[in-house]
Amino acid sequence: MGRPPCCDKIGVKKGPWTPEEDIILVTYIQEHGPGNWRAVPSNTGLLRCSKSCRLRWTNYLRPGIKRGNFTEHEEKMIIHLQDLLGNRWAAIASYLPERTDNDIKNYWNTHLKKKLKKLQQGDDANNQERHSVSESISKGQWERRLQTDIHMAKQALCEALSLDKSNNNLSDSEPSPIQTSTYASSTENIARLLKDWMKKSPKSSQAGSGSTQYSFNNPSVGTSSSPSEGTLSATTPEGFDSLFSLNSDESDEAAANFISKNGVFQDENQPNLNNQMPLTLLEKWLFDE
DNA sequence: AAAGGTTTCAACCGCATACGT
DNA sequence: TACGTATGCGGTTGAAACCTT
Repeated sequence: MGRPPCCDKIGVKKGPWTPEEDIILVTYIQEHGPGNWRAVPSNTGLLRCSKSCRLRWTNYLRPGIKRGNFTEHEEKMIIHLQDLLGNRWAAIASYLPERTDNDIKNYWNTHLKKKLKKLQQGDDANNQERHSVSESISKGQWERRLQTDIHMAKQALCEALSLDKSNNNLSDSEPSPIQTSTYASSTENIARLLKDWMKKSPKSSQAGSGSTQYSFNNPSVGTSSSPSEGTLSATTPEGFDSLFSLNSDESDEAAANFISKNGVFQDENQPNLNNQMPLTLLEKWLFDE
């Protein structure tokens, strides 16, 4: 028996979300919290399927999301993590709590891919090396994936173990990603959202000027799908961080070296098996914490 | 100014996995 | 354990924005 569709195809609206729909969704989630997406369309009257609601929330409406203008640091992290994890965008996004997996995926496909390809073209001398790397990738794809999963399990363990510690440090002045990725910044987010709506759709701008007030400061209502969100400290290990702390002049060259060394474009879907060092650094980073 | 080409990114689709009964 | 359903994930699409000629 085939799996039924997540929603009735008939009567379900598709395409871009309107400001009114966004308001309805945000208001509903404010009251009920994210989750139970199946119930969202029926409870809100939105003519959208549950998937669409979840996606709209996680990729656009969720507070704590930073949009556009990837920093150099973020860019390097994505390049590095993509090499390490392959196209596991959700896993990569867990290291960048302010970014969504969709955003990272898009940025990779539209910007970084091209950028790295360009850099790689000037480095044909390492073709032979890349070929051998590629071979070992295909051979050990599942081993690498397993290794990644073990790493993520460790991360979850760290999270569990550091729960008490982090609770005790809640009043610390140093901000942690979990604080920025939960509802703390939502007022800002919604304001920005409404501002965008005013700009884009003057006709419907009155929708954003209603009496609804958003207050997503309840930290108990989390939406993160990532297992590690909130566990990463603002501090990075020296080795890992140093890769991302180059100035713009150095970065391209460093990236080119990185690519030629690791064969980023040989098979982008496969993580680099030979690249053991960065994984160790990540692990060190986590356990040092 | 207009046409055509290119780029960007929000949203969709289908599969995989988790979860509840 | 098996089955049905909900949710998560990655690949892909297509409309709008932007650029070039």
